[in-house]
Amino acid sequence: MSDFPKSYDLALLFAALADRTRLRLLNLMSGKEVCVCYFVEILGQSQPKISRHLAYLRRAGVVTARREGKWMHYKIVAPKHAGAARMLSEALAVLREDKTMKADLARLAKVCCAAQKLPALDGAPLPVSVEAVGCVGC
Amino acid sequence: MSDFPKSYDLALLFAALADRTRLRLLNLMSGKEVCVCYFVEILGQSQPKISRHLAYLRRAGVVTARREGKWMHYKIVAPKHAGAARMLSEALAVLREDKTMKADLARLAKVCCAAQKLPALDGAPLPVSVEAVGCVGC
DNA sequence: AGAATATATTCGTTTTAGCGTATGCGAGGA
DNA sequence: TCCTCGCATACGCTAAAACGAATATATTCT
Repeated sequence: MSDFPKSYDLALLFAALADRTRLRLLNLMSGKEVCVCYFVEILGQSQPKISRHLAYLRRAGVVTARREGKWMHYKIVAPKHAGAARMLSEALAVLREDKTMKADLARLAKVCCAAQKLPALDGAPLPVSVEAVGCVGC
Repeated sequence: MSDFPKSYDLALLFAALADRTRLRLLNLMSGKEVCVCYFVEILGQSQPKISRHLAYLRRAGVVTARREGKWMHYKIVAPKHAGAARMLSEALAVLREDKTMKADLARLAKVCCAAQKLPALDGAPLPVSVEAVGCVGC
């Protein structure tokens, strides 16, 4: 009856998580749906690079994308496999202890308050909170 | 005071887990200290391949090795970083749902009862239970 | 329609991972 | 001491990942 494979390949999920840039992206998305331009701004890396990593996460079934005009919003989606979902939210919880990850989130918060000030973000839609799929303690 | 880095690179742990062979090895080790020859026998893969993957896990700080005469025993070790340790035991719990992993464990149990029958295992030390470092529900 | 913007994809290259084969090394046994 | 056994490592190769640069696509604005 269930529409997910009974044998989920956990290694695929881990491969998606085995990259620092992708972890930073996921961390920025934890609890929020975020526009691509914020990722580029905050991680300070090239747009194609960010886009490729987002595509990787999308193919791994860890995030989904939604278009809104010119902008693309990404958010975390709970994997259908319950175990994988637990792994993911556990990973997000662990990430929050990391120094860089904290700084990224702080920077996101800051940038959101002054989005109009940054040329790259002027007019861009603000991140919006979502039902915290990857949030353990909140 | 603590001897572990305050900023643990979670991506490294995930990289260690992002390989099916390594996951099978870890699964076989969950709750037991196992001799290399069993890994080779049960996974049916070349000894150098097994050995390389074990070395990878060792370098990632996920397992430790102990020599006993000619034989090497491997067991899972809880990473010093608490978050990483949680991730690992969660992963092991998820693995246990997997079909191949169950079959591997069944095969290990079977082989242990008839170790003398297999030329490759004759005389090899049996796996021994350890304080289940990666065991969540037991 | 044409320009501008946000993002995705392709291309070519460099780096890295995994594998089979061959070899090295430590520990016992003859 | 030499041989064998269990395991680890080095080597050469292939395949996959990651990246920068360039280009394509979708949408909006004029």
